[in-house]
Amino acid sequence: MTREKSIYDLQAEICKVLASPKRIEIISALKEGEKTVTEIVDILGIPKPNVSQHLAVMRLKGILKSRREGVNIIYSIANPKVIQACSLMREVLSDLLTDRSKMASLLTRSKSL
Amino acid sequence: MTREKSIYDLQAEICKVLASPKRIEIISALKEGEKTVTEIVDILGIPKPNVSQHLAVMRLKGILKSRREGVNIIYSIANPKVIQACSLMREVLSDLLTDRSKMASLLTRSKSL
DNA sequence: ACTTAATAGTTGCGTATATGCATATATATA
DNA sequence: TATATATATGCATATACGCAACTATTAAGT
Repeated sequence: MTREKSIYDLQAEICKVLASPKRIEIISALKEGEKTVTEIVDILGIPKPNVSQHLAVMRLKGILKSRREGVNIIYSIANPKVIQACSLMREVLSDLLTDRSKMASLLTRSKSL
Repeated sequence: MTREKSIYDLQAEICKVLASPKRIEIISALKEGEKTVTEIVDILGIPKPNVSQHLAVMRLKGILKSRREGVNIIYSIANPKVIQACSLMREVLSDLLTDRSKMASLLTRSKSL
């Protein structure tokens, strides 16, 4: 009775991983190159366990990979296409914001110079 | 006290819209061209209110747009970049699946022919 | 070599919040 | 009135977060 997962389900799971501000920020940080957990913690400025949880989610889904180096565990992006996907999302967002500000300026055009 | 939304928050909101199997299926259907709600209902095979809710979410976020034509309301994709983003996600997924099957065949290589 | 301590990271748990769906009801056009 | 679509409500599930406890690696002291 275990319902088989469709392509749509699987694709949604990937998207779900990227549907978190913190995780996007992590990916954005790792774009520059691999980093230790502590470095990521310092960048995000949130509690370590929270970062660790997000990293675990992304590692389990295959978005990130990790290796140990002495005391540290170093995370990096497993598949560069994820970065592309994120950039595209950002473009979509930026298009939306421009459209929205266009609309906003139509609605309040006197105020917005 | 209303916390200002960061770029990451906004981007996550876009991703969240795409983080649903049903919504991905809707986008996939609309890739071919605009469709009425009933047509989409027939394609997905789920209750009409459910479809309507998903459509509303995507319209409010600016992913879809709609217009009325007589009795029908016709939905279409507002920004083609969303389609690209979805394709990229699909590629990421397909890469993940290949890697995973590679790993799987290493682990169970005797059984898997 | 054995113990202790310190640092890095993970895991478990309780809770608050959000999301998806089903059912029922409402609105709009013809 | 009939058809197309939207909204409201309630519930079940999932998720993020904070906090506490745990594990693992390295270094220091004896």
